[in-house]
Amino acid sequence: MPVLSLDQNQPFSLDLTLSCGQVFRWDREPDGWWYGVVGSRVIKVRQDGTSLTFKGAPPSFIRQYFSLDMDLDAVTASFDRDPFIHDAIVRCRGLRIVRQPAWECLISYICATNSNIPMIRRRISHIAQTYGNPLECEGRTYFAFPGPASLAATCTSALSGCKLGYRSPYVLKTACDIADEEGWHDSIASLPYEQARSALMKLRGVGPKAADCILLFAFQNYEAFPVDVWIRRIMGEHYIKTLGSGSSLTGWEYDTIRRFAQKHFGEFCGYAQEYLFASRLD
DNA sequence: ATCCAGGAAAACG
DNA sequence: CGTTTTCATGGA
Repeated sequence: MPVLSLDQNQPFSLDLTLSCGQVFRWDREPDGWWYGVVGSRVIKVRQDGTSLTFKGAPPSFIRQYFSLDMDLDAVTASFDRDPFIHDAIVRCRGLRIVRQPAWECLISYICATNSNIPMIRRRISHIAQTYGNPLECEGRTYFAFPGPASLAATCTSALSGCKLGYRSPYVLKTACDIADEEGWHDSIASLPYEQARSALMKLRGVGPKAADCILLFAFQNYEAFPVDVWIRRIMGEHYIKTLGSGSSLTGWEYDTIRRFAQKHFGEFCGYAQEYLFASRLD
């Protein structure tokens, strides 16, 4: 099996990267191997120190997907501006934001609203099993995430088996809109952050939070700073104490938090957000 | 039973 | 216009 040697001074933690909640289609076996579906590939990978053993994709794909080409120390140094984020950087060393397929990322975060990570994983898995092409790997069957046209061709009653709840019509409407417009990905990618954000929010089921997640995880827009209940709590406790610690999140609060973060953490504030989110349970 | 979870649409005033 | 209510689902 191919092995990729990691640069000693380029930190990478496969476990942190895949378990921090940014992706929903990876599973870790007790023996340390991770299995995941990315596009039409089943990828198997494990890390032993500075070596990454993998199969299912060429090395260039692995490097690209895990953002191994990025100078992570330079990135974290750029937002290492206070003791609290410093602690998160130290404890989550090696955490990288992966480059997700945009369409799947879009649907994933439409399915994420008012929910939790295990539920999101279940929903995405249901959609793939119902509509996606089967993929074989080591005697087990995985499923690719279906394209926009596949979902657009269904109806809400068929989607109901995927347990999306009130999100079913959102997924369906967005699938139809995207299926009609082939250049969707490139048009979003060509826009600056604020305009791309506005464009994404025109889609059904995509609000400020989902738009920021999609821009951060699928479009490498690192100035996006998604604010969920966890991030709101952390920011209220450690950065903007006037927020208090209520649980609701108004539009004004969302913008206040992300503006603060953009100013305080700088151009890679989205990366800072992921470090804060990854250390939310402590 | 009640509350909560990587929120957003619809209804309301 | 900004603010509140509702939404489906499962786990704690």
